[in-house]
Amino acid sequence: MSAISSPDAETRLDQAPAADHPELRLWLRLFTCSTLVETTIRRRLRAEFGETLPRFDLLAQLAKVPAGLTLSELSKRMMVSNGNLTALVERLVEAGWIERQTSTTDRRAQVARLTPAGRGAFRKMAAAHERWVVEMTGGLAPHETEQLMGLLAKWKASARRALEGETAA
Amino acid sequence: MSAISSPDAETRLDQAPAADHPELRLWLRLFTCSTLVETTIRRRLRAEFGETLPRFDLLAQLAKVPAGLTLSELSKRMMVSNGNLTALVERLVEAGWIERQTSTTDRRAQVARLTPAGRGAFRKMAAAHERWVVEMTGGLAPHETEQLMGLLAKWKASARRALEGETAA
DNA sequence: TTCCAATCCTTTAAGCTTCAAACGTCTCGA
DNA sequence: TCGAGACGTTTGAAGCTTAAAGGATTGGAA
Repeated sequence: MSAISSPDAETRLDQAPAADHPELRLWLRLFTCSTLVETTIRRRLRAEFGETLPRFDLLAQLAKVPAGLTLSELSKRMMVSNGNLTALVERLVEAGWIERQTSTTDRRAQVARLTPAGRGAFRKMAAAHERWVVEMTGGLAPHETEQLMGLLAKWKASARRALEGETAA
Repeated sequence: MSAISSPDAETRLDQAPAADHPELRLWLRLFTCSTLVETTIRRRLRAEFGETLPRFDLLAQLAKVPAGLTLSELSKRMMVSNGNLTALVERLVEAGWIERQTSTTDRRAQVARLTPAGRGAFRKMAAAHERWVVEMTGGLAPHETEQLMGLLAKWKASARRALEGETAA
C-alpha cells in the first residue's frame, strides 16, 4: 500500500503538486482512502482479536454460505490467487475456526465450512468491524453515500471494460 | 491482491446484497474498485517491466525529490513500516536504480537517491502507468471525476477524524 | 560533561501474496 | 474405454508486510 506518484517528467523543484492528469489524482485519492481504512481495520483486528484481515475476510465469506465453499470459489470471492488459499485455510483449520473436507461430488475439490466456534468468533469480529466502518464513514451524509456508491459503480464498470480482451491485445 | 490473474471471462463477484448497513456496502465497493485497479497495475508492471508495485512506488517518491530522501521519510510517504524499507531499498540498490549513503549530517540516517539509470527506467514505467490509469477511468465524465474527488476527500477527512485520539481511547 | 530519552535503521519471526509448475481428478468425444 | 484437455488444488521460489527487539547516534537536560 502506498502513495503512487505521477510521471512528473520535468521534476520541478518548486511546486510539488504538478499538473497531473485528473485521472491520476483521482486514483491516488481513492487509493489513499482505501489504504487508510484498510490499515485501520487491519490494525484493530490484530489489536483486539489477534486476527489478520485475510483470515477475517475468509471467515466472512464462509459465514454467508453455511453449506461451505470450495477453495476455488473462495479465491474468486476474495479476489486472491488460488495458491494463496492453501496455507490460509490450513491455518484456520488449525485454529479450529473452519473445517475442510474433500467434496463428495468431486474429489478434486476441497470444501471449507465454518465450525460453530468459528461462527462465534466471527460474529464478534464482524460486529466490531461494522462499528469501525460506520465510524469512519460517519462524516458522509446519506445522499453523499448514495452518490458515492453510484460513482464507484461506474468506475468499476469502466475499469472492467478496459480489462476486457486484455489478453487479445 | 489479485483474482484477475487468469482472465476467466466471467467475474460474478457481486452476489447477494445482504441488507448490511449502507456504510458497509460503500466500503466494500470502494475496496473492490481499489483492488481492481491496483491488481491491474501490479500485473501489468510485472508483465511489461518485470517490476513490482512497491518498487515502482519507491522510485516514484524519489523521482519527486532529486536530492533524495531518508528511509524514514520514504516510509512515511509510502505509508509502509520502517522495517519494510531496508530490504526494498537493498534490492533497488542491487538493481542499480537507486543509490544509498549515510547522511552527511546524521550518521544514523540513510539517504536514498535515484541513479540516472533509475530515473530513465522510472520514466518509461510512469508513462505506461499513467496510460493505464487514464484508460481505466475513461468511463467517467469530467464532472463525475470532480464529484468523486470531492466525496473521497470528505471520506478521507472523516476517517482521519475517527482515528484521532485512537490511542487516548 | 555526563547521561538519558528520542530517533534512525536493521534484524527477526511470522504471515500474506503472486506466479509458475506439477499433480490428481474429471469430462467428453472418438 | 481410452485419451486429451480442462479443472481444483498444492508446492516452491521470490518478494512484500508488520510488529517487536536491538544497536547506533543524536540532542538536550542535569
